[in-house]
Amino acid sequence: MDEPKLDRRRLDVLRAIVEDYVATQEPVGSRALVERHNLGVSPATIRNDMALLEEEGYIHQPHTSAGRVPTDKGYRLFVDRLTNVKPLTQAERRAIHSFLDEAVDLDDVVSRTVRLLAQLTRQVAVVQYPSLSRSAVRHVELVGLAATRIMLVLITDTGRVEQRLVEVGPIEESALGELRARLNAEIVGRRLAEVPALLEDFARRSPGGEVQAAAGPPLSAVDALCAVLLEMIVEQREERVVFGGTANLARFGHDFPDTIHPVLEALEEQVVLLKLLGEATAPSLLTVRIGRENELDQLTSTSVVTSGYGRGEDTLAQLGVLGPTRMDYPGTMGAVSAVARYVGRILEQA
Amino acid sequence: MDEPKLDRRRLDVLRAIVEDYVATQEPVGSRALVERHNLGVSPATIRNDMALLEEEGYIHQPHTSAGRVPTDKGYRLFVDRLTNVKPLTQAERRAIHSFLDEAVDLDDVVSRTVRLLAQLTRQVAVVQYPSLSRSAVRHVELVGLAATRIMLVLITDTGRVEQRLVEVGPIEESALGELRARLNAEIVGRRLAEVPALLEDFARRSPGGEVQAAAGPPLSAVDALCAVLLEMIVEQREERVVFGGTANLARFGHDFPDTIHPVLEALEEQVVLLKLLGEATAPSLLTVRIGRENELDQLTSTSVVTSGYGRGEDTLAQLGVLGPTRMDYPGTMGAVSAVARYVGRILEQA
DNA sequence: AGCTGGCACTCCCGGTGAACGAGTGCCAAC
DNA sequence: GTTGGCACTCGTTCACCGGGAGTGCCAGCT
Repeated sequence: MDEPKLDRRRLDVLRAIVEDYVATQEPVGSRALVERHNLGVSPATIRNDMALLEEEGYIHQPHTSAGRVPTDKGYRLFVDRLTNVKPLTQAERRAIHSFLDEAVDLDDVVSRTVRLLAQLTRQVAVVQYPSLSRSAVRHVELVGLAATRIMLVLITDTGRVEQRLVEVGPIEESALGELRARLNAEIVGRRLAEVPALLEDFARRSPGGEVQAAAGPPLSAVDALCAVLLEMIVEQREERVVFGGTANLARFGHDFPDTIHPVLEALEEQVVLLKLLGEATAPSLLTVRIGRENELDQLTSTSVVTSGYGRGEDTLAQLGVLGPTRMDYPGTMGAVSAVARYVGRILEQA
Repeated sequence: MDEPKLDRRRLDVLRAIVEDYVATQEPVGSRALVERHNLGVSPATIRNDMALLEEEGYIHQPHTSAGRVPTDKGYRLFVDRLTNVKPLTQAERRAIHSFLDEAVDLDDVVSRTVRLLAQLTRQVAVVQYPSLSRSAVRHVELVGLAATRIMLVLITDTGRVEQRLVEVGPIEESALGELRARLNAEIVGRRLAEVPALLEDFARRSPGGEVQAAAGPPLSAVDALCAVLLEMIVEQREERVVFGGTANLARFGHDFPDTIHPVLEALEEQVVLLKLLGEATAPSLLTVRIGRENELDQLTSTSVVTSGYGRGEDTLAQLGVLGPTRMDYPGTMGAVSAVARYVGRILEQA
């Protein structure tokens, strides 16, 4: 597995190349390398090492008389073995806390997180709403708006609130109250994923058995409400993802082969965003996908750093950032990780 | 007011220049003009007209031996007097209906509208949420989540739902019910703007006068709830705006002087977006702001087409699109106007 | 008075070629 | 294994130049 040909110094050279290239955005040559890092050897020696690194596919020469640029494989090795997550500065840490502490509801937490990540990493931020199906029911509310019109509100313990209008036959206020109580007794505290099973034959299990109680709501209404409730849960399983900080893509247009157009296009597709964030991982477990490791053609010149976030061991969703492959990996990873952790903590309090 | 120097033909020339320039994105010369439009005169004649139009500031020559390009003032005249809103095709009309009819709640309406506008106009779409302060209270719900924890949910007749957690002293379920009923009796159906006045001394007007009724909620709790309710209304007055379709900005990067960076940056500022949409105008009254007519420096090479939308005569908010000044004004105006009208109709049903 | 063809002029654009310089690979020597 | 030297490659920059598009102006025509 290990490349025995890559001894200590060659790895140092690779690291130096990545660092310099990320900093300057220009192919780095042997002379510049020995000047900026004290490698203790001459440029000629470095050239030999470079030739080897190129042979192994870690770096690449845009044209004959140019310096070297890391390949995706080179970045991969750098991320895996040559660097560590960079801890945030005290100031950054404070910024995260003060910025997120002001959030008033879930929408606000998410939108603040997007802005925060974008600003911290100077890249495009992507944040997924806490998964509905993995959270639990905190309360269901039935509000009679008109004689035949009910608003059904579902509140989860992650602070998410979903509502739908339901048209039913005429229903008494008292019957509505009873139904509300019964419904809540049944499903409050349960995972959303469990709810469909619990409501299986909820309507027929109405109190009073076979005989419809006088004050009870009509069966048809109960059925209609349950149906809509289930629909909300199922439909919302298609997770919502928001992004921001696209201006950062345009800062240096030359980071991208032709234009940023395909990248922007990709970002505007919910499906793509979801794929981008990937499978849920344990909270604060960082995932890095570099260049062609991303499946989408439009994103082969970008890298994505993501992390799960959640309460304790529970992963509720993913968040992360997207940028050019030549990104500051240690710094980005530090920021993503710190933000993910803090968002998780915020959700615990809610 | 009228420019007497601009006779019929000169206006035709200006219109032709705008149309050709928008279509080709290249300065248009006198020869090309007579070829593509049957103006019935020779290029030399057109050149004289062009010289005059330039003198009056409607067109401009990038350099000595180039064709002409419309100025902001030229576009302005074009929009005001030389063209009409282009009606949509049957297919586009159908697309609007089928796309928006599927929306399940307000969030969905807004996000679908953004995508729809972006796709229809091939530009950046900007949509403001229906203004809270201009809508009316449909219902206020108090949900006891724990002994001392209440969720306050505000539902407006535009379908907007806002919620907040409130910590209060211990409170009986029955007291909560009574308070809920009293609160709703007081403010349901009223404009949000009126609510602060109505709640002025709501707590002290508790039933039973001076003497606190046994079952009534503690004064402190009522006060706390009212305070949060007011806060929601005030805070939410800062309207929410969402945008999409930024990929359209990058389609032809050359539409913008340097890069699209400043434009993207501007779009990510809520404050800027709000300014962009401008003051509320009557529903389906189109506003066009061209180039430097926009106050922001970053947006001087863009144009914005907006329209109010709402129920009947009531304007609830604004929506519109942003693109390069060289945009297809008639088509864009048609699309914005049609979408605004249909979104208004959807909200009426909700 | 307005329109037209002709013509000289301006200036962008694309291609060519030379000088330059950064960076390399290789080799002989240490 | 490392080093200095050296020839070589190739992209970049700049000056130069011809072609061409488009103009402004003018004299003549209707």
